[in-house]
Amino acid sequence: MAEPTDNFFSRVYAIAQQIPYGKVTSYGAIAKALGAARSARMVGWAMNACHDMDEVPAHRVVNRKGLLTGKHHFEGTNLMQQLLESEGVVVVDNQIIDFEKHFWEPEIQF
DNA sequence: AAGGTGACCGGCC
DNA sequence: TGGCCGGCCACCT
Repeated sequence: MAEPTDNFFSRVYAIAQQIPYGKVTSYGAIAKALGAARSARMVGWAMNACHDMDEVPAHRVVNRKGLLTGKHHFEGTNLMQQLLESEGVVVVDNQIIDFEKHFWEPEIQF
């Protein structure tokens, strides 16, 4: 499952890899960039498999509220927060401060 | 082949 | 902001 499948996953990874340093985005934004704003859950599902992929900054992907929902899927309990803070993103109680400020909208690409 | 699952989103209170 | 509910769609068993 660690092979570059040409399904939805690769698309999500492609967007995730485009997230600039110190920036974050939401699942819905990625889904929207893929032309499927209603499939936000699929983005999360793809991230679930991102463990098999490399260069996929899933820690820069949070839900619309700026909450680190996927934190539990990372190693340890605060790895995701550590990575974000390391990039200059302030995270408190699994929540990003000034989420809108660090928010980055992926380019629309089909 | 059919059903269950999920790191979500949007609307409403 | 927070909680509840319905919808949505690809992946897995």
